[in-house]
Amino acid sequence: MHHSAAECLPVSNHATNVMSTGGLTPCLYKFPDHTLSHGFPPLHQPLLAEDPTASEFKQELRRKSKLVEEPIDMDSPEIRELEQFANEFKVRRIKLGYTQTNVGEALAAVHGSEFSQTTICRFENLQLSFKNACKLKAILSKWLEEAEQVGAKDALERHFGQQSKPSSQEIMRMAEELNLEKEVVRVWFCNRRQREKRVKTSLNQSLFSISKEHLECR
DNA sequence: ATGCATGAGGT
DNA sequence: CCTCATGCATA
Repeated sequence: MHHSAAECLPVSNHATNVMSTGGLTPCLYKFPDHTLSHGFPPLHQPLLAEDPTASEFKQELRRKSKLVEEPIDMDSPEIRELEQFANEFKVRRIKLGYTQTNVGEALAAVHGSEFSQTTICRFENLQLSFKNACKLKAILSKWLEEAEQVGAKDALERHFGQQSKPSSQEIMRMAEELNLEKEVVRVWFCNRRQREKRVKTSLNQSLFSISKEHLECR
């Protein structure tokens, strides 16, 4: 007897009641509808005016949800973290210039297979089951990290083209924009300048051409 | 962004 | 038959 008979509701085959993801609910999480979510205390049905049967079973649910302790609560730290990640993810993705579709396709690189725009969208809007979202989160955070690093490298290279010796203010600005430590950016420029010097001043260049000659002349 | 469809698993 | 993850098509 691990679970009640709270599922399999005879009335209301439309899921219009629970949550229509319309945007009315600030921090809502999509449950698999039954088994997990019944009456949300701070939540009330947006639509659905009539139907006495419906309101009746809603009360039933409320009673039952008190008896059956739900495995997940809306305010659990896990959920909150997930919400936060989803939001962060979205803003960073946009900053990187990726559409949901782009991300889905790019995912093949860090993951094995791609995902559809639909799934990315649902993830960002927390319209997936908790379990599903956690799985996606792992994949997405990995991708995000990688994409940001690649993007950052590009951006730094571009900046370097214009200004090889940025002021600490400029460095700070870049660091912020690229979600990197200021120190990391500073050091990157140091190394980059050094590399630049190397290829110019070169000692290596001569060695390189010599070895090239060797290759050609033999 | 979302309704509907489908295949994979679970009982 | 049911749930779940996911995609397609379309608004």
